[in-house]
Amino acid sequence: MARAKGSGLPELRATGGGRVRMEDVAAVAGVSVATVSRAFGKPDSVSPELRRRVLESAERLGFRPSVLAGSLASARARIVGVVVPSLLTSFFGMTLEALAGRLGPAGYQMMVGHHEYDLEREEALVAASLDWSPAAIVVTGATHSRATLSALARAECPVVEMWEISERPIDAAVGFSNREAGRAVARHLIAGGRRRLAFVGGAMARDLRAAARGQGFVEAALEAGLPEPRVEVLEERSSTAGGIAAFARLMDADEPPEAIAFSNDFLALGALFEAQRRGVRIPEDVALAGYGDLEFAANSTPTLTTVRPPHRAIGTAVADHLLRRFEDPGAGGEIIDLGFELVARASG
Amino acid sequence: MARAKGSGLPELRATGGGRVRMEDVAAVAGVSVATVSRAFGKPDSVSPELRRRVLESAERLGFRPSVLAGSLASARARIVGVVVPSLLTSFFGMTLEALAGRLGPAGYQMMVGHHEYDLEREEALVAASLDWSPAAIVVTGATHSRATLSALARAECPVVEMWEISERPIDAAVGFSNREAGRAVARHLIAGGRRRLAFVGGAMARDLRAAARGQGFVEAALEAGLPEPRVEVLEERSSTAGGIAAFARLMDADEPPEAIAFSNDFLALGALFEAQRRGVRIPEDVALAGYGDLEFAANSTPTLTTVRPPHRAIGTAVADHLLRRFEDPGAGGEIIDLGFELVARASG
DNA sequence: CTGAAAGCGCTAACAG
DNA sequence: CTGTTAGCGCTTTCAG
Repeated sequence: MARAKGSGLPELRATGGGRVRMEDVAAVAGVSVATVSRAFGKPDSVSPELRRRVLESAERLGFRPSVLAGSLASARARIVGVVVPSLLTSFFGMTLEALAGRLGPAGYQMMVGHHEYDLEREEALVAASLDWSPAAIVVTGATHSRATLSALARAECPVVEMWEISERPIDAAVGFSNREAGRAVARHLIAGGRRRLAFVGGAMARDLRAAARGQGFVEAALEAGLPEPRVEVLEERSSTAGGIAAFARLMDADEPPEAIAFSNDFLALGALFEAQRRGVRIPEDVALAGYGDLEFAANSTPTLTTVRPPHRAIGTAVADHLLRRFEDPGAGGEIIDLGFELVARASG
Repeated sequence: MARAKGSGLPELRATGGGRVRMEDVAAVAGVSVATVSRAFGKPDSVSPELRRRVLESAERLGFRPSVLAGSLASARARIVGVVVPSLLTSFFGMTLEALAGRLGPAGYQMMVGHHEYDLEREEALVAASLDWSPAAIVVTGATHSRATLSALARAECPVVEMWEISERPIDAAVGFSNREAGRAVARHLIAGGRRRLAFVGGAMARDLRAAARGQGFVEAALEAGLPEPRVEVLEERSSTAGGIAAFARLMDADEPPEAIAFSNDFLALGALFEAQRRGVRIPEDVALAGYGDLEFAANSTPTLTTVRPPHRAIGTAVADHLLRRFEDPGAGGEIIDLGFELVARASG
């Protein structure tokens, strides 16, 4: 039987030596490597006494399990691949923080990639993630390239699509309906008595969720019997500069709109800046609504009406869903609609 | 010698089967696994003919090397651990995007962690990163806990500290002097004729770089023979709400300042909002300066004087530095001061 | 330039 | 509950 050799005192590995392996811990604790492995992996399957000895020896030796070796042997890494469109947008930042906040303590690391709304880049990121045999993979949105779709379908791990809910997700989906969010904004503006509406969308050709909000907005206006809203599409996704330009174009038209909805709070902020410069009164002359409920929306002059997406909730829900499935591999995907909130403030 | 068995046509692995391994590729290409490994790892060490055959066979079989196995065998994973204070701040978002933009194409994945300016959490994140035998590790700032420091010092990979340059970095440092940035803002305001200065710092107890800017600001004022600037410390790091509160406190004092510098553009934006509500004229009544040069700073009413840190440049410089060291393991750390830029605009 | 063989450090049956 | 024994899929000497 394996045991510490030599004197009664199991020797401490010289600090200068190579890495401390399970074998070393096993020797010091007087058990087999299998027991050490179990003591770390499934503590309940080891007697309290041995567990104590193992943990103590490990501590003494400063043992850190090699996650690489463990992952290879078990064919599963404690990594969650997360693919988002951007790392600049605080929306995804919130989601990532919430995700990491739950995944980290559970021993999972995030491997993050961003693709700037480019489906080909998403494809490459998904492939790169999959190469690590991740415990799960999380992607943003419900629209993907064929190759991404098939890679994801073949993946031997949970796959969750977030920030949008589709009727038939690849596996699981956590988000809300962007289309409904667009409709809600239109209805709110209409309820405020506005009839000539406009929608300013940032990069809607690539940001399909922004496009869905725009679509919902227009739909709701038409259903209410209003003239079709003018839609301004910008190159940038979210910038005050874009908001300024769009606002200027809209207000300089023959028939300026009575209300403008933006696909992002920063766009709306730009409009606020420009309105101030032009002496256009908000909301008297024109109502403004944003999207995101970024922190400044509650404090701007005037305060900004907007839609609050469940950014953090998405992260925690995704994490909880995954953690549940890691526990119970039998569990399958689900669709979790977290909804959104229309926050009515002074601007409209 | 290993060769495809059976008919002349090397068989294609059934799509339903298990994962395609190097062994399979080797068999189809009629070479040894060592050759396949080399064909992927160091193409130049394999004859063009064999390389072609290997790559073709790999392609045919849809072979994707197991990064887990490769990492274990070579004791180095193509992962770069990146530890930032926050994923919400667009500063670090820019840096991360720039980093990933160069590291990704080179085959390295980012393992990201955030600690909210908590040194203990940073410690845990660094340890977790190190467990993966990363190719490099990147941390934010120059101040770390003792344990973090020793773990980093022991790490068998390049370590770079970013966003601040210290005289004696652990290994390499890429950033700029936050203290100098603070001094530059003070000098600018003083040059504009302001004498009663104030500094509003967000969470300076934790955000040591913001604290360094505040320190530089006060120093420069004193050196110029001005009265010591009042320093307002906020709980939050960056929020318009915090800016509003601080601005209100400062302006309601017996002797309101003639110029206020904020440790963040959002703080300054809040002040802008509040000034508008109060009818305080910027910069006539009081000059305002921010930090960050966020997109809105160039478009606000009035436009915002601020400091532009080299956010993207930090990411690309870190990536380039690392890539160089991966190529040449002999290369050592260096200190790269990217500087910053004072952007003078209408607010001050 | 290429092949054979020995691991990397751990997990997972399988016995006992 | 614990130990033995095979690998996980690749990289890397070491020969040739």
